[in-house]
Amino acid sequence: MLDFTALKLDDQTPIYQQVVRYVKLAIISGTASSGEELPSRRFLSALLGVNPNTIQKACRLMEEEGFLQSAAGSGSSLSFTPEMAAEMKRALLREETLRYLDSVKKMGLGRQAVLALVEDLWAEETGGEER
Amino acid sequence: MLDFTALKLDDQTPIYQQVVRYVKLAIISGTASSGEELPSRRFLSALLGVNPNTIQKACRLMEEEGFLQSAAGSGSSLSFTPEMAAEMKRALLREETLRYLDSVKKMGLGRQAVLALVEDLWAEETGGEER
DNA sequence: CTGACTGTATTATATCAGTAATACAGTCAG
DNA sequence: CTGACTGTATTACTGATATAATACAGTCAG
Repeated sequence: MLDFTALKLDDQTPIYQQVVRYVKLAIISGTASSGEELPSRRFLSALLGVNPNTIQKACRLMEEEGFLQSAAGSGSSLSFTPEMAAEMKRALLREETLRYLDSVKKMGLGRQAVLALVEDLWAEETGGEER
Repeated sequence: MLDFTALKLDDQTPIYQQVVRYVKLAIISGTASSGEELPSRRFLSALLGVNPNTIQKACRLMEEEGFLQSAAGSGSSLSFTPEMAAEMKRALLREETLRYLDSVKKMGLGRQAVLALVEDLWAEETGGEER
C-alpha cells in the first residue's frame, strides 16, 4: 500500500498534478512496485484534506498514462513494466535538468559556475549524505 | 528601452509571473540597467498578444518589489541599486537550484550522478559554449 | 443476502488567471 | 491649449482548479 503521508502539498501547482508527480517519483525511485495498491480515493482525499474529485482527476490521468489500473469494488493499483519506469525516469530527469540549465544560463552562469553551485548546495541541503 | 521580443510565453505559468521573471533575468544578467525604460503597458500587451490588465498586474508586482517606478504620462522605468541586483541573483539562483536538487534526490540520484547529468545536458543544450 | 467498502458520475458554487471594453487622470510635445 | 500619449481603475465574461453534496454501480467479507 503506497504511503502518502510524506506528500506535502504546496499551493503553487494544481493538487492533482502534485499527486501524479508524487506517485511517479515513487515509481522512479523504486519506492513503489508494480502491483502495489493505492489507498482508496475517499481515504486519500481525507488524508490530504482535499476534495475526492481532485483525487479522482489525478487517478484518471494516471490511468490514461497507463501505470494505474482501477475497478469498482477492487480499488486501484499500480501496473508498469521496468521499461516504463526507466523511460519515465529518463524523461522527467531530462526535462527538469534542461529547464534548470536554461534558467541559470539566462542568469549569466557558465558551465563551471553551475557545477560549483550544485556542489555547494548539494552539501548544504540535506546534510550531504555522500552516494 | 528594454526589449521584450525575446520573451516566449508558455502556458504552464501565469503570464504576469513570466513577465516579472523576464525583467528580473534581464537585471540579473546585466542586460538591463537602472533607469532604463519599459515599453508602455499598451504597447507591451499588443506585442505579447495578451491583455493590458495582465501587464498591469506584472508592473504592480515589480513596483511592490521595489525595482520599477511608474508615473502617469511619464511611463515606467527600472530603478535598482547594484546591491539589489546582486541579492536578486543570489536569491533566485539559490531557490531554483535547491528546488532542482530536491527533485533529483527524490528520483534517487546521488551527487556524482547529478554532476554528470548536468555536464551531459549542458553540452547538448545550446551547442555548449564554454565559459 | 446484506452491508460496507470500492470506483465513477453529476450538478452547483467559489476563486483566480486572463480577456475584453471602457473610463479617467497625469504628462508633454506641437 | 490641444491632442496624443502615459499609467490607473472598473465592470463583465470565460475557463480551469477546487470544493461540496449527492447518487449509482461493482466487489467482497460477514
